[in-house]
Formats: sequence, C-alpha cells, structure tokens
Amino acid sequence: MSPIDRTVDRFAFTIAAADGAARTGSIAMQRGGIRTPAFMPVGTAATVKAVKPEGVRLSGADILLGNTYHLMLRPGAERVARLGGLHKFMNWDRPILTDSGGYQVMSLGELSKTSEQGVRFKSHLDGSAHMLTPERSMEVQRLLGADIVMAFDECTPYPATANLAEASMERSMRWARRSRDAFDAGDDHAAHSALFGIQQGSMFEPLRKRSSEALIEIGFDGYAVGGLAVGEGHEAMCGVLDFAVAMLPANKPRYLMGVGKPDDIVEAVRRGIDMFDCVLPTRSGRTGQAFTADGPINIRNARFAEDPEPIEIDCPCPTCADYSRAYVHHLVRSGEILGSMLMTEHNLWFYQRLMEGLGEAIRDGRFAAHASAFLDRYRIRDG
RNA sequence: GGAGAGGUGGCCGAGUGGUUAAAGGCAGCAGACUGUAAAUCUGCCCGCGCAAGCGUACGCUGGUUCGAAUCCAGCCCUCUCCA
Repeated sequence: MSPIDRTVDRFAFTIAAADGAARTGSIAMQRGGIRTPAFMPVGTAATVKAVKPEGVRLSGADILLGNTYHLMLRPGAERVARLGGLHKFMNWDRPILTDSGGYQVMSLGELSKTSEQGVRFKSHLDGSAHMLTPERSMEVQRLLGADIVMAFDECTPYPATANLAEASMERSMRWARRSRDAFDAGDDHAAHSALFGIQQGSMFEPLRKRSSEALIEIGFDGYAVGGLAVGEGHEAMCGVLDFAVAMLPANKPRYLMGVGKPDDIVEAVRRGIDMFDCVLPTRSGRTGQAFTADGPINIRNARFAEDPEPIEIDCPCPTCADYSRAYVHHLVRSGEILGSMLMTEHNLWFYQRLMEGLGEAIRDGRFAAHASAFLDRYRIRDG
C-alpha cells in the first residue's frame, strides 16, 4: 500500500528562493515532497508509456500525472478503487496529479457534447456513452486516490472569439465552484489531497483576470493556467503568461497545464510558473525525437546510423551511459520496443535536469543568465 | 521430354488498348508532435528542370493500332506438377 504520512501537512508550499518572478521551493504532501519548479511526466492510462515507475523515479520525477477520462473508461475508477487505488495499482507511491477530463472536452470534441450540466462523451474505445460532470470528475479522482485533483473545466479551443472564450470560461468557473463543493464532500480523501483550480480565458486579458478572481474567491490549494499550448505558438503563449501568471496568488503553486517544449518551460518559469506536465518527452521519445542541450534531434535521421556517441554527450541518463546513437537509431527504425524505452528514458532525464538547472539558477540568483545561455544553446541546432 | 503459371519502378504487388510516370504496401529521405483517441501522423520518393516541360520506363526483339504494361509472333528466363 502507498504510504501516507499523516504527520506531514496535507499540502504546504514553501518558496525557498526567488529571482525576479521565478521561484523555487517545494510542496510537502503526505505521499512525498515535490520540488519546484516541477515537471510531471504524463501517465495517462496508469503508465508513463515505455517506462516502469522506478525508471520514472530515477529520472528525478517527484510526481506524475494520470487522467480521469481514460481511467474512468478503462479499467474504470471503481475497479481501481477496489484494487487499492491508483498508486498501488501502478506501483507508484509518490504523489499523483490527475487531470479532470477537461482537456478531453477539447481533444475529443467530435465525440463530446457539452452542456451546463457537464460533458457527454462517446467513448473513443467502444462508442459507449459516458457523462462527466464536476461531481463525477471529483468522484473519479477520489476513487483513483489522486493527491492533487484538478477542477473539472473546459480547455477552450484555439482560436476562440472573445464571446466564445468568455462563455467557456464562465462555465468553467461555475464548474470550479461545483468541483470545490464536491471535492470537500469527499471527507477522508479531501483530508490528505489537494484541489487545484484552472484559469481560462483564452488569449484575453480581461477574461483571464475575471477567471482568476472567480477562482481566488472559491479558494484552491494551487492554481493552474489552462487553455494554452493549444496552437497559439510560443510567442503568443508568452504574451498571455506576461499578464496571466501574476493574477494568481503568489503564495500558492502555479501550474501551466500541458506545457511544453523546453523553451516554453524556461519562459514560463521566468514568469512565475512552478509546475508543468507535457507528453512531449514521452511521445517524442516514441516518435524518434530526442531532446538535447543543443536542440532536439531526430534519431531516425541517416546521419546517426554509424554515430558511436551517446544521444547527448555528458548526459548522465542510463541510456546515454550505455548506448550509442547508432544503436538507438537502429532500434527506433526497426520499431523495436527497446528504442521507445531508451528514448523516453533519455527525454525524461533531460526534462528533469532542465528543471533542476532552473531551480539551481534561481537559488543562485542567476536565472536570467542561465536562461539565456540555455536558450542560446538550445536554439542552435545540433550539427 | 510433357502440362501449367508467370516475368511491372530498390523489394512485394495492382493494373489486360487511351483519363498510366504506372494503385497500394514495404524500404528509403525528411518533417511534425505541447493537461496522450498517437510504438502516431504528414510530405517527398525514375532522370534533368524553379516551372511549363523534356527524356527514359512495365524480360528481349519485332508487329498490329491514331494510340500498347495491356493485343499478336518469335526468343530468353523463373516457378509448379507429371515423366
């Protein structure tokens, strides 16, 4: 059984150091601490694809992400609960954050129908009908045993007109209220887990502002920025973060959902974001893209066929310790499972090292220099 | 020796008179991937050319036809079965 240490605070965020708007610290939770800025690997279906939980932990991750919608359909939240909860089920005893299904409102748009009550999904697996409401999303996340529960929202599609963005945001705020109420009714679960609200408002500053005020009024343990990295591009996203982050309480963790590429993360930390999740290191690993300090490379490219060097020189990850680009190139091209495993492992280590480097720089008061050095090097493509 | 089947672009494999530089798959060369409907998707893929286009091309050689990968004749080769 996953250890829950009830002598530890349910949820305590401490900022150890700040440099400009960037900050570093930790979140204490009963299943373990979370160092910030944090990157959470995505384990949608109760698995970070192609890596065992022990491998995820070795990369340096303190927390990972699971998904309400996917787990509700398969294997089913009640089944996971009968089996002792998600931590025990997947053999990860540290904190887990579960997304509420809000992203699937957008990504499965053609299979869903939204109303004030909630969202009716047609399962992408078998076409069966399912209803996800704020109340049901809270219940599913409680059954899973999530440590950080996300309010049920709608990830507003991009681009959205001001009118549509406003209507979508306002409904997400009503759902945030219902999420809060339903979460608080979950007694024992609520006693050792945390609830985050999600800011929406698309690209519009007044909407982001109103969303923030609504969330703060309700009160959450942490605040997420949602509805970004949905096609607007790096510059536009940074433009929104310029005003959106400061609208959220400085003494609570701020989580930028679904982000991102390494340069997105650097820019978001610069603006005061503490937590991230993204499928990129895992998905790209499976599709042949490896992240390096000199920018991403596609390991399938012919130029790596006889390259005896590791994916990234000086990388301390287990893949780079023992395997050459030529070998991984061969595995990925051959469709061998080990190729996905080695690539994913490297990318997860890269992301965790990125976060560590940012935290260190903040502690040392040299964030700006560190960020520009990183970005300069990252944007020069590896030759 | 007899009977039958067949030879198409790097490979496999559609195509039986014009809309075919020739479907599709694989391999190859690149690109994309952001709260995972993803071990996925997209583009290119005979030569020269930015392009229009030109040149080559469906075993080989001839022929029929306005027009042939497709029809005819001969030849070469492969496979299966029977002796």
